[in-house]
Amino acid sequence: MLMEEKLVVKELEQGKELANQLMNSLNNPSSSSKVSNEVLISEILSCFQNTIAMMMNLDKKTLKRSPERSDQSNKKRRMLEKKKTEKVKICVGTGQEGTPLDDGHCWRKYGQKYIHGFKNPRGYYRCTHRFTRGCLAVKQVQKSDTNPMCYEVKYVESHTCDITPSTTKHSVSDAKQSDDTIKHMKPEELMLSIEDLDYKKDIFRTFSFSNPEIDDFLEWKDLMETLSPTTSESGITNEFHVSPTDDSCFSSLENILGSTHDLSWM
DNA sequence: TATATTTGACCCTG
DNA sequence: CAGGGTCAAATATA
Repeated sequence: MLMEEKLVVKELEQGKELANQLMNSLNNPSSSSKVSNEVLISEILSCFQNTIAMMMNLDKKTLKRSPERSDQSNKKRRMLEKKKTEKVKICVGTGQEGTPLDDGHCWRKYGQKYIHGFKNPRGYYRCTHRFTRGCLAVKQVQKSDTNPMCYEVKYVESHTCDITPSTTKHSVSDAKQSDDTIKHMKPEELMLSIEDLDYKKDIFRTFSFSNPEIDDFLEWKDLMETLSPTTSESGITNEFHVSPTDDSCFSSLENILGSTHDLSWM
């Protein structure tokens, strides 16, 4: 079993445990549970999202590593996969070396290469949460040849790792979060924000299922709407309202829990 | 000891 | 075949 597969199982088991906690809490409303039902639901959803992201990542990895990867079908598939990229030019006022491109995300360097025609090497970074949350965000950073204060940054794919229990707990508008983030930013980070406003709109989305590669999105959405009758029509939101009187949603939950007794088959 | 970075090798695409 | 992108072992660092 691959490392990532173990993580998927672990995540699912955690989700199952949380769901059981929720079930107990719902069956005994009088018991003074430490964690509120809303928090439990948020954490369960977070588990699902993480699992999906990990599975998507795993699928890609398996395809890439399989001996049939040179097949025409795979070639065609790759041709069709157009990566979402965004180019940004960033000037660092302080001119200091190190990591002037802190954009609020955790990046891990995985490569560096001298590119033909450029004096400075290009650094390759991917999201720290690539394997834990399946975030596919990648960026390339290259110091400008003409102006050493400037960096050319190319973002490939947006972050899908912005989900944390604290962010899923409450519904936070994109604008508000951007505002809060900017307040804590250093001046050079603000430059990035201003120049890269469009991209920021994307990466500050805290809880999104916009990944077009998730083919089963509609099924997932249906399930979520069954669980949460107040979820908006336009898409899944962070906001979940659970009415203690709504038995239908509890029975759905019971059905789901009942059908996933054991994960050991994996 | 866990996590991050470096860097040469390898793979894919044009 | 050249060039760009990624992998993964070795190494560094906290």
